[in-house]
This record gives sequence, structure tokens and C-alpha cells, in this order.
Amino acid sequence: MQSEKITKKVEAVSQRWYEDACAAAHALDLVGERWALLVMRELVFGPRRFNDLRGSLPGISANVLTQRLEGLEAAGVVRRRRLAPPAAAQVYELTEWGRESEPIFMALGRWAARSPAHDPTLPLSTASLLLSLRTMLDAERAAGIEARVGLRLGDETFLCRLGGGAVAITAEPLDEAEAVLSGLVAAVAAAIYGGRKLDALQAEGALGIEGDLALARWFVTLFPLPAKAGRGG
Amino acid sequence: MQSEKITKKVEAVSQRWYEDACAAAHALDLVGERWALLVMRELVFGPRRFNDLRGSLPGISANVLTQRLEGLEAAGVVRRRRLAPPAAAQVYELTEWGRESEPIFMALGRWAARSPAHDPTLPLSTASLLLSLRTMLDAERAAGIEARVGLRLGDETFLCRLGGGAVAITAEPLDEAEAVLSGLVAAVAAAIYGGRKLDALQAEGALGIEGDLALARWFVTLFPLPAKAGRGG
DNA sequence: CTGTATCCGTGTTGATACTG
DNA sequence: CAGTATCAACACGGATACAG
Repeated sequence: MQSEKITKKVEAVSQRWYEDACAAAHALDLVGERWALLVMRELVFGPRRFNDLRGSLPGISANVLTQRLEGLEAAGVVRRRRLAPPAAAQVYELTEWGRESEPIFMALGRWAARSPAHDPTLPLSTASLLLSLRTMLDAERAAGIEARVGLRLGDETFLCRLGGGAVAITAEPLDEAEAVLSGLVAAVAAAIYGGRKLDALQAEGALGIEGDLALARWFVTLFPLPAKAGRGG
Repeated sequence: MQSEKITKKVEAVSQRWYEDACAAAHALDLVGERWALLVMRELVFGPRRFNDLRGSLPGISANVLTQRLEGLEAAGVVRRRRLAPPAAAQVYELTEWGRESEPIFMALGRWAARSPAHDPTLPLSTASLLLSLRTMLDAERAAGIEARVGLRLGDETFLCRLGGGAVAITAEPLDEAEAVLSGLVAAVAAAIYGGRKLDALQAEGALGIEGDLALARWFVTLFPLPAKAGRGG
């Protein structure tokens, strides 16, 4: 029955509501359940398949991922799309409104980067790294420069267009890139946030660098981490 | 034993971690449990006592509130302070870093205000209303005007200083206010977000208006709600 | 009067195994 | 590959009793 299915889906959003007119509370009604925001984070840079999501969210179980995707779909945040044959796979993607949630991740990330308990040595997903670049970009340092830096992370490529003190990141071929960094997410993160020298990472074979080396060196300095918060002063 | 207590508190932050270097994920480790962000929201405009919090968070139970406050304290977000006698009451307040979480509420609120499912007729706490003013202020409309509008909500007073296209809100006496709105949170919300005429609310006795009436009329038009999101376009 | 601790029914979460 | 089924553990919320 169609109506049964719809009823079930509406319930799937969340059984527990805050009963609060505050829009922030409503946001938590929609995406406040465990894992929901991280699922959305993984979709920010494009559609993903069920098992892609499982892979980038270590610790989530299949049934919980199913529930979250159903809930997010019912909330209008996520859309499920079946690719045309012969791919025949199903993918999940953010709706337009879902894509507007990006400032939430930036606000959360900017705030928690100052947490004394934050451990940057844990594993990082591709989406997390890219989102952190958008969040942590030092606008002043990047002001007045136009550049295109490519990132090859595993088998995906992303182009970072720097300009006007901001960075736009899209999944696309790297033909236009003036410099390209290639490697695992962890290696790129080590270069940008771990204070590791590009040359050392390159020598270890962890990172490949093509194109404008000076640009690459400059690029990795654009994303300073904020100072840790003190004892509640 | 002191060390036992500390151990207990560290565990109280959260038993379940995402094991993810992403700072946004770490934020959810810290404040992603049910009610945690709403407790913080209630503390944004000043210290509150345990039962104040219970009152403004309908639905939270005493034991859950205790757990959240312990967790937030262990995370360094909330500080517990005992007032000097004869008040002899305990209050909870945000630490400096905790206060920096305000952009999170704004991002959540700005996003969820566009949710098709958002119901603005539900009850609203004082902190929610004030936070929504900061979030929804139309900077263009407020640009180039300096004004001080007071809000008397129940037995608390708040001064809204408009200037430079922004609004700063603090809990303080209203001596400096050029106009003052008095009433229940719901009445002020009805005037600002519900499209209710000030005159009608005043006639009903729901709202008191003192001082510059034209300023009051202008003030309530400064906070437009965003359009609802469509069907995932 | 202000919080805290304990008990308990219920629902959510998460690990494993399994199916179309 | 994309989920479903099952079950154990735990978190939530309500009530109640307790402590300063």
C-alpha cells in the first residue's frame, strides 16, 4: 500500500521531537540523530552509494545507515536515485536544500577544532578533508590570488579553485589544475594540517606532486588550525 | 576519591565516539547527544539554574539534564558556579569557548527555518527567541541605523543594540532603551514572526509598548523568515 | 527549595548473520 | 551490492525517593 509506506516514512524521520518552535531545535529533530549529520557530510561533494557510505563511516552498521537514509529522505534532505543501466546502481545525494546545510558543518568544525580533546590523528574521510579546507581557509592569506590546485585522492579527483579569498571545490577532472597533489587522504592531511614537509612526504612516496611546486607549497599553508581553547576563561 | 570522580567525569562526556578526525564529527562527539545543544542554547544569554533549564526544556527529565550538564562540564563547554550566600544556589554557565558555539545555532536555525516541516507555533524559550533575532536579522534593512530596543520577557530584561547591520543582545536593565516591548515570549514572537500587528497585540493586552512607537514598529520588521525549501530541486 | 540518585518500562543503537 | 533480521546493550524519560 502506498499510503502505508508514506506513513512509515514520515514516522521514520524521528520518533522523538523536541516540541520546540526554535528552528535550531527543529534542525535537531531532522538531523540530530546519531550519524545523520555525518551521512550528510559524506554526500556534500557528490552522490555516493550505500557501501561507499559504509566505508567512509567506520562504525556505522548497515541497519542504522538504512534508517538514517530513510529518515533524511523523508525529511527532504537526501534523494535516492537509480543510475541508468548498465550501472544499475543506486546512489544517494543531497537535495538542493540539503546542500545548504554546509554552513552547519563549518560552524561545527570551526568550533570543535578548538576543543582540547580533538584528536586529528584519527582516520579522515575524503569529504571531511575537503570540507575542512573550505572551513579553515585563511581568507586573508588567500586574498588576491587566483589559482587552481588539484587533489587526486584514491581514484577520485577534486579541483580547488582559489579566488577572492575563498575556495570552491568540485569533483572534476584536473586538466585545468596548475598543481596536483596525489595520495591518500591521510597524506594530504599530513601535509596541510600535520606540519609535514611536502618534500619529506614526496620522498616517502606518500604524496605525488605535479605541476607548479611553489604553488603546491603555498597551498598547503593556507589552512591554519585555530588555537585550542583554554580552561574556560 | 578525587581520581575516581575525574575518571567518571571523563567517561561522562560520551561513551560512543565517532573515531573520526573531522572536527565536525568531534563536535558531535562532544555535543551531539540528545538535548546537549539545547542545554547550551539556554545558557547563551547568561547563567541558569537547574530548574530554570528544566522549565525551558519541556520534555527533558532531571536525570538526563544532570547527565548532559556533567558531560558538557567535562568537555569544557559548561562551568558550574555556586553563587555566594545568601543566594546559595548553583548556576550553570557557558565557558568562553562554550560561548563561541553560537554560530552553530545560527547555522542550524538558518537552515531549518527553511524546512517544510518547521512548526513555528510550538512553544519558544526566551533564549530561542533572542537567538533567532541574532540569526534572522536582515543586515541590509538594519544597515546604517543605530537604535536600542528593550525586551521585557517575564521578569527578565534584554537590550538589543542595533548598529552596523548587526544586533547585540545582552541581559541588562532597559534604562538606555528607546523603545521597550513587554510580554510573554510568545507575544513578542507573534509580533516579529507571526505577522501580528503591534496594535492588535497591544489591544489584547498581550504586549506592552513603551517609548518610541515608530521604532518598535520598525524593529519587528527586521527579522524576515526565509522561504521554505521546495521539493529537492 | 534545589538539585541528585535509583529504579524501571520502552525504544534506539549497534554487531553479527543472513537474504534478494 | 544493497540492504533485512535478530538480538543484546544501552540511552531515554517518568516517577519517586533522597540529600543539602
